[in-house]
Amino acid sequence: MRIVTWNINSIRIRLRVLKRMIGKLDPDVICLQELKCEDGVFPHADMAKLGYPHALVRGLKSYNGVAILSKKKLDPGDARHMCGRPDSRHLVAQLPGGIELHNFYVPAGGDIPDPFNNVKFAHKLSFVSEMAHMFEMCPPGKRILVGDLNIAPLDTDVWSHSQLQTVVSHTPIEVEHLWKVKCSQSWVDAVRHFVPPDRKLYTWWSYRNRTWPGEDRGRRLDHVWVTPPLEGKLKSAQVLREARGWNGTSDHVPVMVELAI
DNA sequence: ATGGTTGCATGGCAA
Repeated sequence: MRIVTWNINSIRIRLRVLKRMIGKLDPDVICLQELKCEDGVFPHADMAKLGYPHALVRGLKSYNGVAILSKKKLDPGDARHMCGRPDSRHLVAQLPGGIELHNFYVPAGGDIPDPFNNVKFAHKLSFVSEMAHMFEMCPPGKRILVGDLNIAPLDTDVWSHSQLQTVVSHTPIEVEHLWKVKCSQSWVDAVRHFVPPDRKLYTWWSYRNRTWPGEDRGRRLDHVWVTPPLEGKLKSAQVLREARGWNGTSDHVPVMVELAI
């Protein structure tokens, strides 16, 4: 089974690149973030035409929004309103074999990395704390966690560790919060399972600096984790870096993990 | 140097 996660930054204007990604990776399940559309206008017919007739969708007008698309039928799981907000940042699907798939869109957190002077940053830290608490409360099991976590935890997950220490997405407090989530179920980073941690790896390049691909000022914000019972099932991982160069694409690229399930 | 670009929705916000 191949699972892709992609912050698509509007579903309705990305149908062409979505099709192109499917042509490259042929995933069984696609987890999307930042749909930027209400459930009523989600393009179900287009998704079915692309080979994904089964969709769980949690949308919102203009902002956020998550979806899980599948070739085969999916059962919905227990999605949360994180931080008590119905803001469409979490979705759960039950996969065959008793596997629970979580799709998250963690708040970006604004520009100032100070929870006392920036409510968006406070919300981000609370959100990540709630993820940790939620998984601490669950018994161990077969789980997959994907999404735009908006945090680049390793030094090699950013183009300059020293310059990004004070930039939201790579600050020590965010990384510390994310490690608590990682410990909550002894999660395994499925992409770093295949790409050594001393090698630079990014999934996002800002629209604002037009340095792509020359200066390569990226960050690894998009992740796929699995719980220990699934570690032995990991077959491969791929960051579809070339997608950042496609016309009319997202500022994030798709991340794919293949499991023997 | 404190910019830069994009999407949604149509002014300004969020990323």
